[in-house]
Amino acid sequence: MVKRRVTIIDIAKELGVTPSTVSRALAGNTRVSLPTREKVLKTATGMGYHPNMLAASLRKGRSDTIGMVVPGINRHFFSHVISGVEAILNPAGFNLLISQSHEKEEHERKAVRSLLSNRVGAIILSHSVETTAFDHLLEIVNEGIPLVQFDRVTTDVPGPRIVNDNFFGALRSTQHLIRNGSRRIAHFSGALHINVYKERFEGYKYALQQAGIEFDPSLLIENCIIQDAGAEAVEKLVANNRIDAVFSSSDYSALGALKKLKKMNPGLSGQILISGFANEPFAELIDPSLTSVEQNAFEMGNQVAHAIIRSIGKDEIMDEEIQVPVRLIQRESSIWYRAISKCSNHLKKT
Amino acid sequence: MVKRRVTIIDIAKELGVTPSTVSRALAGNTRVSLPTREKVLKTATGMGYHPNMLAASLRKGRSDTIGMVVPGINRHFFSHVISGVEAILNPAGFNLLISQSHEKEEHERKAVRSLLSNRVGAIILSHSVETTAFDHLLEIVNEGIPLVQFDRVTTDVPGPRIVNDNFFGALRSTQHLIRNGSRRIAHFSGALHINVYKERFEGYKYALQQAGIEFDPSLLIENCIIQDAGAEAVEKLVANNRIDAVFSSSDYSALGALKKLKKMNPGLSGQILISGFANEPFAELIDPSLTSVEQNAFEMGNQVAHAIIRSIGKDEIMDEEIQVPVRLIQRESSIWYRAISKCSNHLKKT
DNA sequence: GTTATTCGTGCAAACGTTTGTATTTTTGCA
DNA sequence: TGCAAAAATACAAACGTTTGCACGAATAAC
Repeated sequence: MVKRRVTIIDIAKELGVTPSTVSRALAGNTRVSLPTREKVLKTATGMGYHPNMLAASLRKGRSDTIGMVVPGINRHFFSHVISGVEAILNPAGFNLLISQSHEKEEHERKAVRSLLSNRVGAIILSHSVETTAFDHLLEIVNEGIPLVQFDRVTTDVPGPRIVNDNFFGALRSTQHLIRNGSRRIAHFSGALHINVYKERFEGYKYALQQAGIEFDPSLLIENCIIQDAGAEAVEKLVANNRIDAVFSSSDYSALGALKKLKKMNPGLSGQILISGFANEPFAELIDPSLTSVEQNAFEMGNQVAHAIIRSIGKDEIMDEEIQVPVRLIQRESSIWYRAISKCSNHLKKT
Repeated sequence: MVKRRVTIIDIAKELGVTPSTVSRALAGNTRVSLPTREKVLKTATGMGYHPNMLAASLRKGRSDTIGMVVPGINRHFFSHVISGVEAILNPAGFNLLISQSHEKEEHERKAVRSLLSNRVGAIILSHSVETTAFDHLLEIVNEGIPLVQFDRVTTDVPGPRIVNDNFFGALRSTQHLIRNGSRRIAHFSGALHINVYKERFEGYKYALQQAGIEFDPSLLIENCIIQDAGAEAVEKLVANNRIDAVFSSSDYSALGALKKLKKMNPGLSGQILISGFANEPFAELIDPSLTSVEQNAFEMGNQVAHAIIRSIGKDEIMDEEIQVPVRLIQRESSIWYRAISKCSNHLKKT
């Protein structure tokens, strides 16, 4: 037996005033006198009143829930962006409605449709690797609701875009490898139609060019962002291309390469330098620890949230791109070391 | 300039029928003839109609969004439970509204209040470590909306509870350590008022008892589930208690212990066996790899979702507890090995 | 003391659906 | 052709708010 929930009308009856007064009182409107405001507030909590946001949003024509679509929340980067968004948006009175696209364009479209149906006040989105058409995003802006893109973004649809400084991260990372003596540096990339991987590739190429190293297309491995792909790629590259380093756009494929190298020839492993991207939690834990580019996911989330707040209620949409700085974290995988030196240390101590 | 969104009424006018007919047509109600149903559907998509779920939910008195409160989505376990829930609930036409408590009771309460205000159709919750009073959960069931608890649960409030078989996991893990020769096994636990840690502690004690080992209270370290706590604890234990193994309720404190041991005395490190709990992704990547108890988070999510579907629309609430099986994954950290043996291998190969 | 102004509250419509009931149209059958 | 039954659609109220406007009372200005 479901109990009828207490409404504004119940409170109004209880106090002998009208619903409108109660509504204004609860909203803190100064048009209703302080004494009645206090009375209303007291009886509201006393009766166990929970405002019905559905009704409020319907009436107001806008909702305080913000929709967010990400490829997957179980990724370190995305979950921290979400936390960063929440940290700003929750205190400001907004809720987050989170959907995952699981890297499928169809899921992404469904998620957007669902968010639109739920009349969210704005949408935050980082698109799936599959997504190449953006009509569903245009639909969002056409409906007049603010859209903020982050990380994986497209300039095909107007609005704020918050991105990492991928170019700079890749540049620094590659320069670091070069300084440590590498010349034949392979690059593991994602699909190059995605801005993120494109920009990292550009940074990589630029670093080579600056160092007077000619870019060798046979050292570019596309769609190499998961562990297995990295392992497979490094095996072939070592066999055929005499590489001495790998700059990967993904920590996962870097990890795969690292493990494969260790397995193939423990003695060799330290002589091929490796650096990844994203600074996943495991990067500092593995052996050797993985050099990577740290993205400030939480900060990015904050920026996204602020862009949302700026956009909401505004009529014109601002087509801006904000870059969040990244930082190279140097670890063992990119410094010239030999497994044997570690062992001799062990032997000395034991 | 915000465009007015197209409603059911617009479609009705366009076709010269009433809104009610359009509503029924869109719902696939057979009371409206097939020809009109098709016509409605076509013009609806043609006009770019998006149903207004707010209005629908308000009228129907129930909503198809399910609220979910978790301590943090950036934890492997929770993000995979979420995925498991989504995998069942999304195809069934539900959305997930996810909130994080960040392990704060106050956040948890706020989240629940917000979900109630948004008139979610049901609530899924795993409570924060801080939470010891459960009136906010009682409020949920008093409002007549289904509540499903998972992982960290309380029996103080009725309803389905989906939990891991913590007792069994702890039992197996401790038995494994004992079989490998350990007798003085420390236990890193969380706060024991939480069912999860309580049950694991019971499993640990039971394993000791079965093996005829007396439980030594000085080997129980409470509130030891983060990396630093594990490091600190193991240092003291090694100094004062002559332990030969650690069974930790958390992979993180196990990791801390492992790293500390390696640092303190590389030669010693292999002689103190360590096992963790949760099988975090890093467990298999670190050196030595970490023995742990794998929880089937995705499966748990599925169970949660099914419990939700069973509960929705039902009047009586079923006070059931479902246990999801766990599995011990044996890795290097719990087998007797010496760093030196690895080195000699290296030397042979290089 | 009259007229403006402010203040506090009430009235009623609106937001976009759903749904029980009433009404019209169609169909079947004698 | 007539009439009941069935089918298709229309009507209208309801969900719980918000908010522009109206209204009366109290206060201020002249």
